[in-house]
Amino acid sequence: MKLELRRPHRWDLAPYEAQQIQRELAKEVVCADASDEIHWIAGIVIGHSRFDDRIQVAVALLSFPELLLSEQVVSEYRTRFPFVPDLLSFREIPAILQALAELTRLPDLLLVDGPGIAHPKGLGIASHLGVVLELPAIGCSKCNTVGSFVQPEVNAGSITSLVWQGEIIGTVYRSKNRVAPLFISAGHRIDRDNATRIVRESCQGYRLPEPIRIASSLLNEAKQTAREAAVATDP
DNA sequence: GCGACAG
DNA sequence: ATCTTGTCGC
Repeated sequence: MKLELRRPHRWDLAPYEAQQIQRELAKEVVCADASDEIHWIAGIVIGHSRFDDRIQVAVALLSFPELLLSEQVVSEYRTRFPFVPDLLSFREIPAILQALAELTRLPDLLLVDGPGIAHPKGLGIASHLGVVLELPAIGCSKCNTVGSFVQPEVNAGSITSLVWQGEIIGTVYRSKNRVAPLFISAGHRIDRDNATRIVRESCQGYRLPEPIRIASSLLNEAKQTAREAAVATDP
């Protein structure tokens, strides 16, 4: 499937160019619910390393609210953008676009393993992707990147607010009893309450919401087989 | 036994 | 940050 980008983009950016683009894109993030009907959610997980220019991406396309797996993609991309704090999304974006292009249908919502607006510059990977593709997006991270919060109660379903610079930028959500909470923030074209609700409705007794959980295991599987192949050729 | 998580 | 392995709690 051919992806429609909101405007022409190039990816051979220098970091100073990326900073400027980041400021522009951050202004375009919409944190209101577009009320689009959500039928297909793409869970997106990115595997990246500080010292490696290979970026792996796993995408799991699930129906919603049934949460049945429809399509899956794992792909690898050689990025040209260096590892710069706060600009990680510029390293990962082209890799994700390449992976998403392999889907046969366009998702209604991107559920990304990473921050949305809960990011030092207000443009985490989920927001960046959402704006570039003009699609609703949610950031759902396993750890906090920015802001302060009080721990939600230990029972599943408890939530508290993630606050930064006097603003509520996200939700800290206990998806399962006695496990570390998730950090949910709007990515694009969604508000905090709906982002939280959709993540909640996507959790099936595991810590991670199904689309991300499945994409994570796909990524792990792919890395495992890659390692086995490497060992076989170079014992 | 499975999932979370240490480090 | 990632991956492997072991341990713990449910």
